[in-house]
Amino acid sequence: MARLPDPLLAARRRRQILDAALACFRRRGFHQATMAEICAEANISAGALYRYFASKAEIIAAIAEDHHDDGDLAFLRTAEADGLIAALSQAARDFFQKFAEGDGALIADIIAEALRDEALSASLLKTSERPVKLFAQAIRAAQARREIDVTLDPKEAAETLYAAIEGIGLRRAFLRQSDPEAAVAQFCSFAERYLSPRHE
Amino acid sequence: MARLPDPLLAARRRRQILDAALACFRRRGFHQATMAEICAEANISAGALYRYFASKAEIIAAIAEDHHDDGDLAFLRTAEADGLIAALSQAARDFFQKFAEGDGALIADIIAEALRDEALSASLLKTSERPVKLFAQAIRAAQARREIDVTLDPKEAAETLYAAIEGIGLRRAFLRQSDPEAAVAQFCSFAERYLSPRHE
Amino acid sequence: MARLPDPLLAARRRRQILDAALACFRRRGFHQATMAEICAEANISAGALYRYFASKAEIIAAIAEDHHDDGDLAFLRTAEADGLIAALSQAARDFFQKFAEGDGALIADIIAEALRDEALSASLLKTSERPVKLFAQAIRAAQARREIDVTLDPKEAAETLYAAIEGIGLRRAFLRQSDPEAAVAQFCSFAERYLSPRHE
Amino acid sequence: MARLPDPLLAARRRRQILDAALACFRRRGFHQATMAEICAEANISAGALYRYFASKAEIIAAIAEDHHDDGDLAFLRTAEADGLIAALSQAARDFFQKFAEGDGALIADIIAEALRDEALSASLLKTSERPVKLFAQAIRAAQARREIDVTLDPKEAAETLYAAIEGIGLRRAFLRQSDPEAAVAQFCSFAERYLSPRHE
DNA sequence: TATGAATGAGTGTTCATTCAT
DNA sequence: GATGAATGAACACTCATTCAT
Repeated sequence: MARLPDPLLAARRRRQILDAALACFRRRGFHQATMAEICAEANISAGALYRYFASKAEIIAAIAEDHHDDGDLAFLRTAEADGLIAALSQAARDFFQKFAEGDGALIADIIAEALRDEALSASLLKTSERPVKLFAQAIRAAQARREIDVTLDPKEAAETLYAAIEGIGLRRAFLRQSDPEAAVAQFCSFAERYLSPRHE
Repeated sequence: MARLPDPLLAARRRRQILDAALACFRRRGFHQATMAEICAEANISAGALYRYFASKAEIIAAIAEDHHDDGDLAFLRTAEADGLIAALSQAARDFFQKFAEGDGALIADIIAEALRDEALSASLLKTSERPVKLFAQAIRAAQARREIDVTLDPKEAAETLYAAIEGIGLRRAFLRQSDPEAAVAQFCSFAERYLSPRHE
Repeated sequence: MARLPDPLLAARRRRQILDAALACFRRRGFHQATMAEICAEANISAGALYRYFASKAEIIAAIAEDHHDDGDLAFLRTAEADGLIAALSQAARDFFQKFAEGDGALIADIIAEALRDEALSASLLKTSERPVKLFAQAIRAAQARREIDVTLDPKEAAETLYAAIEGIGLRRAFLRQSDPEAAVAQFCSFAERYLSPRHE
Repeated sequence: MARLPDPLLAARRRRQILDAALACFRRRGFHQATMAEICAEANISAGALYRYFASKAEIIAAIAEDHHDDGDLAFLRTAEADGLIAALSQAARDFFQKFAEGDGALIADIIAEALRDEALSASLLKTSERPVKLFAQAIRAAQARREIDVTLDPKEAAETLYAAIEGIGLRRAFLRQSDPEAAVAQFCSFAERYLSPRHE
């Protein structure tokens, strides 16, 4: 009696492995974490792991790609209802939360990996485009509402805001200042000044 | 027959090794570069290398610590003569130059390493304090000159500016936008808005 | 609910597996081919395969044993009708055909395996005795007909002819000379001289 | 005080490793023998072995290439002094000796490997050309002396003789008839008939 | 009967570090 | 001081075989 393969099993196993890998990568870094560690963390054998991922590099890529923000619609709705600053500050909060949970080193690892691996970089660019585009869209809307400086280039401003969030997050992680609210406050203070309409 | 250790030779050898290590680490990352590669790049034997550094970790720490900006006095003088923005933009230019030369991944590596290694972190904090302190000092002076917004907290503003430089640098490296002048322009646009006195 | 084992199904499955294994072994060799490859080639699951063969070694043995020539009666009839040389040349042709189809490496594998595995060797000896015996029988008949040299020892001559076919086949495969007719011509030229009656 | 690297050490180590590998390959075959076995047999660590050979494939290739007969001049001299048959029989004896020492399976392995690996095949062809060329040269000389059939094509005859030696060797190894003198006798009986001048 | 996910010992290979010379 | 051969534990990955379903 042929048994139908459980199509969910594969997805479950991949998640189980990725969760374990995430934990290991966070603790030890992509290239210091071993497959044996990941297997142990996932309570799975090496053979089983390789049924779901062809190589360590594939797991690294999957982890890196998983790491995109997807506030999406919520972000745009908040921007409309409560203003751009409020929406940005929420997006920043979500991001800083990750740092507080120990993701700082992982994010640095992902950047390093992407900078050295053209293929990974290309695939990450696609997923990381999204939040910047959302920022730009919200900026344009806020400019239409005269909420912020209309002379700002929306795309560049979006890039700058995104870079600032990442920069502040990494810097505070480096300084072992892990309170996300303090980071949000710093970011808001910056964003307000940066975005506010110029005098006369 | 006992030979007195020549302190100059030692310093020369260490430099030779660190230069080689820097090249290797840039290319391949701390944990992917091998000691054999470093030895080959430095034209030195493994045995000789270990006379000057006790372990790979020690070389990594030395490289990380080496990586501090030391514009120092020049920065303050420029700030006084040409204004804070001009001085910041020069500091940013120096920094972005490094990214253009392929230091992006190395900087990400250093951050990742520091975030995972308390001891390294502590020692790096000391050397990285300097530029932020200089920024803060220059900010205070500019406030006294009424050149910038006097309501800004100098320390926080310095941190924000520093984080923004790093964030913009990493982000542009990630986007493979390697023109340092474009990065400087983005930073200046940001800094002007961020620092400029608020309307009434 | 107990199901009687269907002996025909079993035979069919064994054949299906052996055909797949043969293809894999030809391509990759006994010890480089994997059970997974064989399963894929046979469109069968690993579990099912192990129902019909207890181990990889058993499959190897079965493949090796399968590889016997069975021209049998046809050979003797041809020898009587058209002469020994013609019959031998046909036998050689059949054999060389296999080489042309890529069996050379497999035959070398079988020899290597048999030389290292006493048990396999013993069982192969039984099946490989047959063609040599047929050769010897045909030689004796040809001697009775004064078609060939009567002073030849039939058994030794049969062995020599068999060894020559194998030697020529392997050698030509090694030289990547895959035309079977050229091999047959070489063999016939040899057989004629070897077998022909000596000048007084 | 720089130590000059011993240029002989490398050669000695390579020999030591190849000797060990030969023993292991003979016993177990190219793909069943493990690097750990070879290391143990050579009394050397894995790291040391990989200083001298880049991979297992490289060792296999080296072993295969080592396996050429180099009777060379001796063969031609014997052919001139004692006749072609005597020279061939000595060449065959040398070859059969190897089989008696357990090289049969190794030779089969080499053939199988060469048949599957184009690159190895190409390099082996070069070294295996030599004995066949020597055979052909001696055959031409013997034809000039009217010692053997002048109508034989020297190149083809040389190929046939070489193939026959290999065929007889493998066949007798397979039959577990390891007496080299019996093999030589079989080969001589064959060679005499094959080469002798035809009646009118 | 058949499936295919799972096992885990084993594979070829690497590399930080040591030490006899 | 300097060399580079050597170590051997560790690494990423494989594969014959098993067994719950």
